[in-house]
Amino acid sequence: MQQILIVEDDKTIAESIIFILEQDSFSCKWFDNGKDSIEYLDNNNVDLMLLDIGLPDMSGFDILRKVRKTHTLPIIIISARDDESDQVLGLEGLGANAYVTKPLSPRLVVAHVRSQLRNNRPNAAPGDSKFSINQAMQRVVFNEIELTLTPIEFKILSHLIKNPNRVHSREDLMNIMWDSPHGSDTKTINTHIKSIRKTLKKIDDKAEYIETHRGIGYSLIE
Amino acid sequence: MQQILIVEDDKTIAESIIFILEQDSFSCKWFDNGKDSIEYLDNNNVDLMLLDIGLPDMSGFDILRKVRKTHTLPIIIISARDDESDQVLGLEGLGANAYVTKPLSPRLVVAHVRSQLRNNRPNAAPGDSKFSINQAMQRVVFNEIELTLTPIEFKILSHLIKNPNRVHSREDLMNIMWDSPHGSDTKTINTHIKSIRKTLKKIDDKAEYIETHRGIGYSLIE
DNA sequence: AGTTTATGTGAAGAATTTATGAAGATTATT
DNA sequence: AATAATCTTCATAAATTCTTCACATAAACT
Repeated sequence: MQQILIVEDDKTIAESIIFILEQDSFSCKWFDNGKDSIEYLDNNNVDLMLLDIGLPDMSGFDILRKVRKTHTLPIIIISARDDESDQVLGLEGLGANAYVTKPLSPRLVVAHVRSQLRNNRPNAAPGDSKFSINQAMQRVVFNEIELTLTPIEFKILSHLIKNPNRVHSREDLMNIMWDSPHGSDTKTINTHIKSIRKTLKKIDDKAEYIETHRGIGYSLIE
Repeated sequence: MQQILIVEDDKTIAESIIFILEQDSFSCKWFDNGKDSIEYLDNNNVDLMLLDIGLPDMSGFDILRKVRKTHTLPIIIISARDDESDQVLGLEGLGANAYVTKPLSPRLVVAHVRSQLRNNRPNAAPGDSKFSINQAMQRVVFNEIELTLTPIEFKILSHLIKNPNRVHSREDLMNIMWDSPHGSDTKTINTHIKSIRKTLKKIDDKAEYIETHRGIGYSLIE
């Protein structure tokens, strides 16, 4: 699931954005100040940031500047002022990717989020990936060949395919495997990954698609 | 030079956009109808399209839909209607990357064009730093190259990148290495630093990025 | 210069994490 | 209920990573 970081001091606005985004099955994290936001960003996998430029402790532009030193994630500016110079400065000078102005239209926010997250994956064209997912049939197609996977293997692999080029912790993968909490060893993942690798290897012997990140988790490379 | 394709039936508007973009050293091509635009797009290298949705021969949305079948270039919608549903439909449903509404602000158009063309290169290091952190992959990017680091090396180097140009004592770095207290020699740091330096040297032989402060600790120079 | 102290360097082995194969437990199917 | 398929656990092997050590080198001090 993709994670959105929301930096907004107005609780009502934040909650309405979160409500909409979570309906759209994004996972949200909210902070009302810059300091905590940056700290969170530095230590977690965040896919996109929604940033209000009018915050109490730190100007949104300062946050933007600081974040852009070490992060490349898409940033959408939320601006109360309908002032063109702000928009231009934010977009052009500091590396914001889009902006929306208050009063916020929830649907528009979601549209921008989707748009940015799509842009961020150059593999938007469905043809160039070696993997595709037949959700209805619960099948993964790899190099034109339908894989025979167990239900859990399908859940893991399809999730990796939908979110390639990023590390998934064993905990995250466990949550995907089961709908309800299930207290079993995270080492179980290792066995499932091994089994998926074996299946892939039967079709493409040379390539390694699932990468191990020691101490962290696994990722699928496109 | 990057090529912008402008699809706009109002000659005055088109010319003003072209004037601004060419000042910004973009190369522009203008058509006032959908048919010619698509034909041009199919046979030339275009980096970005500015598309008016209110055209005489073909709805801008039809063009968008048609272009998206075979092209992945960024598309910015120009809309006269300040109608939210148009915006959402364009962005979300059909794969537009941004939109601007009339009356057009030339500077804003340029800002959007720049922003989109920058987004299209997701691996470019932000700002002027040679380092950036790919949080999603838990990797440090140095001069556009992803480094292969062990977990502890990643923790140390990313901390140095987030706090450059200042000395970090060995004690501080130790605390970053382990979550829980861990009683081992501070000299361990030396070995990790050496290993990080070796990795960096493989990519950039001449430069010394991590500086030793005798009796105090280490710092990363930007 | 010579001494002292801190850091660099390479290598060894200790510790940790993951891979692997198989057996046991669980769930679904016939 | 029996069978088959799937999931989890376990034991062990393999690989990687971390720490320590011994010695070389460099800096600071007298």
